[in-house]
Amino acid sequence: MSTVNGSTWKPLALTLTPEVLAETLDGGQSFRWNLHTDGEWIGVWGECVAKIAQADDGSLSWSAPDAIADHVGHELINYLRLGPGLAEQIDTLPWRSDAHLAKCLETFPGLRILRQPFGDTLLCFMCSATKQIVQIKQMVALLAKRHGREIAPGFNRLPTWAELANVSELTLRGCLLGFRARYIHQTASFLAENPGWLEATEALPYPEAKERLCLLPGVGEKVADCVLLFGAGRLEAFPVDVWILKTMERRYGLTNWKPAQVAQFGRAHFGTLAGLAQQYLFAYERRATKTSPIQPRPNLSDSTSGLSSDK
DNA sequence: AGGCAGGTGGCCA
DNA sequence: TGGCCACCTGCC
Repeated sequence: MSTVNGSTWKPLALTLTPEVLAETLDGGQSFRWNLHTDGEWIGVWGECVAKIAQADDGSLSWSAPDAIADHVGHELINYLRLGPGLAEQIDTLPWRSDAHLAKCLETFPGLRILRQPFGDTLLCFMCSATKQIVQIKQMVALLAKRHGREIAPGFNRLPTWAELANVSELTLRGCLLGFRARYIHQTASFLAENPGWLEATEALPYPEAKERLCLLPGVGEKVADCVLLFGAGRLEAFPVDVWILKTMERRYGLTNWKPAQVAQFGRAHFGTLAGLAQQYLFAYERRATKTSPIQPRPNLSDSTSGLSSDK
């Protein structure tokens, strides 16, 4: 179930605050990591399952089922982008002339863009339309459980697009997908009829790749940008969702700007790593909302003294 | 108890 | 191009 019996713990060349770790694994980039009561994260991506534990000093270590531990250890480097270069990339962002960006960068030190499998990322973000993270996680958990292959005892990968092509729309609806089921079914059919299409798309330069992704039913600019940013390492992709719309209005004065205009502003202002900047802005805005809600939820039960008088 | 949620596609001026 | 609306349904 929720345990990974496996290899010994090995160190990761990464130290983060618990909050940044949570924001990285479970902040809306990926939907298959869960924090367990013992404080360990367990996650699945591609054919990998891993546990990540954090020491009091913030340093991280990982473990995986013995049978796939070597593979996981290799993939983890890529998935978490543990190679050098992040600090240099951050430094090229326009934080020197953008005080709000500077604030976001210092609030989430070490926050990074994951490098997830392309097809999996497409599936997850096709599920994401008008859903919150909790619900997206439920959908993909069910998709994996019911239609994905088992990769370790108790853990399934997400179904591949080839596998999804054999699942009816009605069956997909059983995974809480709602109207997204039709899009996913149609996309699976299209991809089954066009072998290599997805792989070719992943290899294309950003503008062409985005244009092609938008041809898929259920994929618009926002989803395409998320897939390219989180599933293909295209750091110039700048997804504009309701959160970014809100933060660009609040922090940059872009009142009543439309998504396409905000996207253009983002690319112009933040440059070729706009997507990286976007992730910091996104994290900051989510935290600001959690800390001091713009619209505090009224506690209706306080309006009576505990005795409810009906009628 | 209902409204709302990290969009997209289609239809109308 | 721009604005509106239907599309599913489980959470808060």
